[in-house]
Amino acid sequence: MKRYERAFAELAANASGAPVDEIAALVKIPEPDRGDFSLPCFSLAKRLRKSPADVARDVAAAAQGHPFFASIAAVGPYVNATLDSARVVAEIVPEVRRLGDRFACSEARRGAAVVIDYSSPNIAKPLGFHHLRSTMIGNALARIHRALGYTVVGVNFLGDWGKTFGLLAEAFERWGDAGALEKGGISYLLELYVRASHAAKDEPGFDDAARAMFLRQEEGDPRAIELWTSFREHSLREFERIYRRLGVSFELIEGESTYRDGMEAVIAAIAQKPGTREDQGALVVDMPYAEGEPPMMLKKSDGATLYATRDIAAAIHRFERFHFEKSLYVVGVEQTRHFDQLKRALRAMGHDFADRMVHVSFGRVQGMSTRKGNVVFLEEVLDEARERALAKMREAEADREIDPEAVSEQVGVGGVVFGDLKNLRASDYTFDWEDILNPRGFTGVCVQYAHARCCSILRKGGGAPGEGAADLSALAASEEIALVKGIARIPSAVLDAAEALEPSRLARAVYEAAHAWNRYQQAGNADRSLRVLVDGNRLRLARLALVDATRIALRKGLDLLGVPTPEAM
RNA sequence: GCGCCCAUAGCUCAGUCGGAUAGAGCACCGGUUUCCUAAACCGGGGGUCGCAAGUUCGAGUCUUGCUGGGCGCGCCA
Repeated sequence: MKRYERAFAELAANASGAPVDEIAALVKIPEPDRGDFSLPCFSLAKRLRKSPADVARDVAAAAQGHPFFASIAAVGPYVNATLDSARVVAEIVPEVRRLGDRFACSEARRGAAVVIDYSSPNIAKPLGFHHLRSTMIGNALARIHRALGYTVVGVNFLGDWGKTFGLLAEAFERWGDAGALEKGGISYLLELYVRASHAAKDEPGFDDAARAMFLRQEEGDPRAIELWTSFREHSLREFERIYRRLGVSFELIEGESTYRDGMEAVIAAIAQKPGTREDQGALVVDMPYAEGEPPMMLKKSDGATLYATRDIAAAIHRFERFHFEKSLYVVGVEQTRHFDQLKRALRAMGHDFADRMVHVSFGRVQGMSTRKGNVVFLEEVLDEARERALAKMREAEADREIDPEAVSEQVGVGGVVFGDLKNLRASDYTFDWEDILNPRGFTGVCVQYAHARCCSILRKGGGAPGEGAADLSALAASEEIALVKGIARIPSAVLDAAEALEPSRLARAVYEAAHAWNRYQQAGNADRSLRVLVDGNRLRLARLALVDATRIALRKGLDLLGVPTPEAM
C-alpha cells in the first residue's frame, strides 16, 4: 500500500510543482467512500496564492491517466484518489503468497543494531501481571524490528542486585531452610522477603544487618554470593517457564549484578565531571537543568551503589558491544525521570550515544489489583485466561478435530497479549475479561478465529492453488477488494509501529484485515455465490488464492505481535 | 507544594503534521445462518470532544487559565 501512496504523492507533486516529500507528508487516508488517498490542498493554496478548490482542481486535472488509479478527482479543496482495484488485487495477492513468511518483512535496516531492554523483572519474586506490558511490548518491538532487518539484541536486564537481596540473604541466614527453598522455589522467597521487609521496619538492627549483607555481596564474600546465586537460579527457572508460554525470548539475559565490578570505574569517571559532589556522605550528581530537581545518586553514604550507577555502566557497555542505532528501554512511565537523568548524566560524561536511547514508557493496567493491593501473578492470569477460553469452547458444539487443551492455551494467552498490545502503550488501560476474550470485538480471539477459518477453508478446498494457477481477475466483489486492501495495509502498519515504537498500530491494522475477512466470509452465508468453495474452477481457484494470502497476512501480523496462531479453533 | 502525563458516546478506547459529516469495540434495540466452524455479519439509537478564553481561513488536535484524575519528587528498583 505504501508504494501506491508514494505513487499518488509523486503524481500530485508533479502536478503541483511542490516537493514530493512535502506532498507525501500531507497525504491522508480518508473515509473509505471517498477513496484510498486524499490530499488536502490548503497549504499548497497558500504557497500558490490560489484558492484551495482551484489548486485541487488543477492538481486533479494534471494527475490523470496513471495506471494505478481508477479515478483522481477534486472534491472541494481535496484531491481524492481511488485505486484501480483489479490492479491492486492482481498485484497484492500473488505478492503476499510469494513472500509467505517474509510478508511485511524487508532488508531495509540490515546491519543496524537495536538493543531492546524489556521484561527485566526483579529476581526472588514471581512475575506479576504488571510485568506483562514490558514483556509483551518489548517482545513485539523486537519481532517488528527483526522483520525490518535490524539486528535485535533483546536484553532481559534482571533486577538482581541491590539492598533487596541483602535483605533476603539476611532473612535466609536467620530463618531460611534450604529444603523449603528447593521445594517452594520463588514463592518461598517471596514469603521470606515479606517477613524480611517487616523485620526491616520493626526489628532493631535487622535493616543494618541487611545493608551489611549487601555490602558483603558487593565485596564478593563467598557465603553472601552463594546465597544470592541460589536465589537467582531459582528465579530464572520459573521465569523461563512463563516466557515459554508467552513465546518470549531474549538474546541476552544479564542483570545489574553484571556491573557490580565495574562500578568504581564508572564512579571515578563521573566523579571528575562538574556537578558531582559528596552530600551527607553519599555521592550525587547535581541535575542543574531543572528547577528543584533532586540530584541523581551514584553511591549511598555506606558506599553501596544504586540502580542509577549500574544503569550508567550498563548503557556504556551496551554501546561498546553493539554500537546500537537505537537503544530502547521498555519500562513503565513512573521511571520517566530516572531515564531522563540517566541520559543527561551520560551526555555530561561525553557519551553522545545517550541521544539514541529511548525510554519506551507505558501506562498502568487498572482493574487487576484484587485482594487488597496484593500483586496478581502473571501465571494466574494466564491460567484463568486458558480456563475461560476452554469454557467458551465447550459451550459451542465441538465436533471439530482439535485439542481443546492446546487451543485454549493459545486463545487464552493470545487474548491477554492482544488485549494489552491493542492499547496505546502510553495510556493506562482497564483490564476486563469481557474485552479480552470476546470473540466479536477488537480482540485477539477474533483475529485468531479469522486465521483459523482461512486455514479451514484451505483444508476443505484441497489446499492453496499453485502459483499462476489462479486467474485473479475473477475477484471483483466489493468484499474481496476490501479484504485485499486490508491485507495490503499491514506492511505499512509494521513500518509505522517500528517508527512510533507503538505495536498498537499493527494490532489495529491486523484487526481491520480480520474484520474485512469476516465480512467477506459472512457474505457467503447470505449469498452462496460469494462462497470460496463454489463450483467452477476459475472463481474457486482465485478465491482460494485470496484466502491463502489472507491466511499468510493474518499469521504474520499476529506473529509479529507475539500472538499464537492456531490453525483450527 | 513543585514537576510530568491524562480528560472524546452509558462503559473501554482510537482519532499520527491543525483539514471533509468526530470513529471502533462492548452494552442496548432490531435483523441475518437448512452455515466453506455463528467464537460471525448487517442495521439503529447514543457526543456541547472536562470548563473558559485565545491563535487560525479552519481546533478533539496548538497556547493560557481553571476543575477533576494518575504518576514522580536522595541513600528502593
